[in-house]
Amino acid sequence: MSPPPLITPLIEKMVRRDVITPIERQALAALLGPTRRVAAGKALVEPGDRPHFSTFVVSGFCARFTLTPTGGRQLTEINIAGDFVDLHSLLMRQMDHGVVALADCVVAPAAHEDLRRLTEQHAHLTRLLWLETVVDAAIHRQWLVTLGQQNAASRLAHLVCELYLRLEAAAIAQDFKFGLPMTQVDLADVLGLTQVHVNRVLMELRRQGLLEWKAGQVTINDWDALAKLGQFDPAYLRLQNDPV
Amino acid sequence: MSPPPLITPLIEKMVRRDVITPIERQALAALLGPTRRVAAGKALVEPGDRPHFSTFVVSGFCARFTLTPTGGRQLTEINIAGDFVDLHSLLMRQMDHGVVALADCVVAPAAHEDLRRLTEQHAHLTRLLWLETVVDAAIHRQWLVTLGQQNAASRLAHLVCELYLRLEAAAIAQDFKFGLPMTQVDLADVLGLTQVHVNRVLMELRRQGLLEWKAGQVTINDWDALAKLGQFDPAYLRLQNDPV
DNA sequence: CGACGTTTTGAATTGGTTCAAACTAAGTGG
DNA sequence: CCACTTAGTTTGAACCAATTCAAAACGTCG
Repeated sequence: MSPPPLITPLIEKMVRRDVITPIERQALAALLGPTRRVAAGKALVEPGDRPHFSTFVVSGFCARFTLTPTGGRQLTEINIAGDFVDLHSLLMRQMDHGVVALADCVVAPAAHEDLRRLTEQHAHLTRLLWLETVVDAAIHRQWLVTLGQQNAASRLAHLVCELYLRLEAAAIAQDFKFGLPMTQVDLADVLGLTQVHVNRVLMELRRQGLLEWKAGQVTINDWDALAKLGQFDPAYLRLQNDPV
Repeated sequence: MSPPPLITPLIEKMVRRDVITPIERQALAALLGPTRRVAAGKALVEPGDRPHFSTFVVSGFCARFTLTPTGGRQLTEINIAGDFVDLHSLLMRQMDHGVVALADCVVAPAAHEDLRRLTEQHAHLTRLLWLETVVDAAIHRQWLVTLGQQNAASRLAHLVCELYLRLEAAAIAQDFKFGLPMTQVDLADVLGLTQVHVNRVLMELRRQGLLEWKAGQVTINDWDALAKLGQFDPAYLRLQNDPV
């Protein structure tokens, strides 16, 4: 028996949405090149790069980031195992953002040449890959809503709910517990807040018994209350079956 | 001579990025069904809808919106002539947001059935349509940066710069002037601010001589200063030629 | 002219920032 | 195995950008 291919977490995600044929599985598995380790804090992709491959996350946590001229940093999406962090670079050659490893990661490249050939030969698979980038956009829109309309506690609650559901869908989390290797500074850069304020809000959520968060381990103690506080509705994650 | 097809503004945009063959032009033009007028303030698409077609903007202004349980409204993208407002609904069937006409619009449907057939027969055109949704995501990311990292004046300046460049690319604006039929309430819902504060910031930009804005007509008096204030870098709009 | 949508102004309030420092945990090397 | 370093978290107090609520002014259209 050979070990499961590295692409497995992506196939798991796709299978929730549609039927994938053995030929399609094979075509996906054939995309990935040799894996590479990236240490926590290192950038996988720099803003402005013109990669000739897209990077797939085999394990670990990373985040898309944009640096501002004034020294700020905004994280625009958290990516986990099974995600492509820059699939869009197949079409938008120059990276409009960078990607940083939040924890040690294992990643694998998918050459644009091979991806382009896949779009010529596998229309259904192409639509499923397109869907991956469409879900990225839906996540961005949802974050816009939280940044534009919700206060600090609500934003933090929303983020925790999103991460849990995505990790659960990838079979990385269950029972309302998950490892989340992010510092409060990272969190602040996601939520558009200062690190100090993130700390205060996090303590308040702990005090209210909604969640625990220590040593990189999160436990959600009251999902309903957290989802309500965060005004969380998972529809945008598109985790239901609905063939494309 | 027949009049130019309704799809023309989209082709104009695509031609800036890549070569489009006559056959491809024909395939795109064949997508659009009969036009429909939508009055300012009316929704083209409601959140939660499961449309069997994607809506193309022939003329006018519209915006994607999300309503929050607390009565808030966040606009997540402004769409202009040549944009699909919900191309992603081909793949993510249930709308995660609504679309409202900011001014009177003319729109046309592209049946999902026809779009899906196009993905089976025209791989290159499929990549160009995919790119449209990828640019939407890039716009969302950029807005996340402005909401998360920039103050009110900077956000407003950024928005004006983005709209001008997109309108100019669509040949709807030139000479740093354009019609923008948005109220200060709409603006507040884009920028994640209150209407009152938008008013104060707008007056301050006027006072500084950066722009004029009256009766729905915007004139940018000092592009460089506005772009600097808004930390505006147009790379994310992907307006350069770069074949896919 | 009257009405309604929109913009403008004022004054009090607040959620989040800023800056500075103390505290805790986890290495690392002597 | 303990001193030292470094990264991350927690606390305090002053401050400020943006909100809130209320009302007045403007514009335009029937």
